[in-house]
Amino acid sequence: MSADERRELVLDAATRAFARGGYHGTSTDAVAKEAGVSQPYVVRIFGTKLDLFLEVLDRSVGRIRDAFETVIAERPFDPDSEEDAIRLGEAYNELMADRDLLQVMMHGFSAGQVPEIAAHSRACMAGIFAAVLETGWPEEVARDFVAHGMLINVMLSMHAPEHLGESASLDVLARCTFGEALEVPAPGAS
Amino acid sequence: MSADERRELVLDAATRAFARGGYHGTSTDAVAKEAGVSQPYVVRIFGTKLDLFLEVLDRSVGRIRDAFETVIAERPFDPDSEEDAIRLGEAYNELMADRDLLQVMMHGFSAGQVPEIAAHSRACMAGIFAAVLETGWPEEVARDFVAHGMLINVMLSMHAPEHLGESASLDVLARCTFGEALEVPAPGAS
DNA sequence: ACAATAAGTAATCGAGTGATAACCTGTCAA
DNA sequence: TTGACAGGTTATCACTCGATTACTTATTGT
Repeated sequence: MSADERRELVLDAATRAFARGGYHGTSTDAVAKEAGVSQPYVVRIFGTKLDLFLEVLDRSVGRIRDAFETVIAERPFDPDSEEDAIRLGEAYNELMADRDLLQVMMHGFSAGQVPEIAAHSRACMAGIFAAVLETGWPEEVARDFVAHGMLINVMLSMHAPEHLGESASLDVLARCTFGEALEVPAPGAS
Repeated sequence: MSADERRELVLDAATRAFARGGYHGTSTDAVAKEAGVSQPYVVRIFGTKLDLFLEVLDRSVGRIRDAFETVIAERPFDPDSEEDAIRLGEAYNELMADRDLLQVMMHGFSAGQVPEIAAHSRACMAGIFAAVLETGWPEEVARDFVAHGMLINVMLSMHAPEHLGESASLDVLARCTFGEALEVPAPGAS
């Protein structure tokens, strides 16, 4: 297999691994096992674990932003159209199907202890917010959209959809966070 | 010093340490150094690192919830009153002054990989949302309040307030996330 | 005086971690 | 053939981590 192919394959595996454990909670060996290669090879491809994580983070957030930009650029986005707003929200729901992207983003955003991760996180957040502003929405509406995304991320991280029925108030929050998307909670994955 | 006093002292130190690094990114030795005691003593007080983290998490989220409940119970909360809404928002702003509580909460919410942390996180989130529902607000309004809190958490984690001026769109997001509280960004702490 | 108990530390262990070095193996050009 | 290079692996190192054990010190009841 060519080095570039293998590289992409390892990046996909690393995305899955980091989505589960975050930066500190995931070893390079875990990534290697997920990719089916040896641990030193992972390190040699990317230099350091930090470099690998940053690449996974940028790639994941890039895809999320692309999903938004695609929806917004598809046809003229009407900031007053309820229908267009729903379309953008559904873009996020589709990303939930591959929740790894969202979880990697969230783990990046919470690993601000590492200065370089914090810097990339700021750039990623700036990019996403800029994309959302392209809707023409007022700042406060765009902010609420992003905030809702953050809530979805933490609710996924704590596995709320898989634990419905254990707490009345959390059920209420889950239902009005995920809406109809809750009915198909993507049972697989961790 | 009595064991109970020392225990509280270590819990405070652990809150600061975990707020910086999260569960996986913080060693028991880092907690011990922060508290000025030996590492084995930290372990012996709490049994395991996980037990310590769960106690720190529960305590931190408990204090956040208490802050909300105090505001809500202070006087009859009018769900239609803009003024009362501002009072509750300011309760969150005051918590930001001791941002450790918020950061611990966030790290707990993102460490869903560890089943016990995920379970405590769900209980914590359920408790906070239940407290916010006591305002009498519609579910959607309460949800947006919590979502806004999650956005504040990630913006703090990525040190957005300390890096104003580096990205136009992030500046906009920071200003409309923190509002006037941004002027005094609590320059100390990590 | 003297056990007994509480509060803590020093020493250490075994497992896991990121990274390095050395080695192996197939393919292809000369 | 041979040699060079790309694509990997095995072995290993230095270090960190959470946890255990054994020791020390000081107070207190008798």
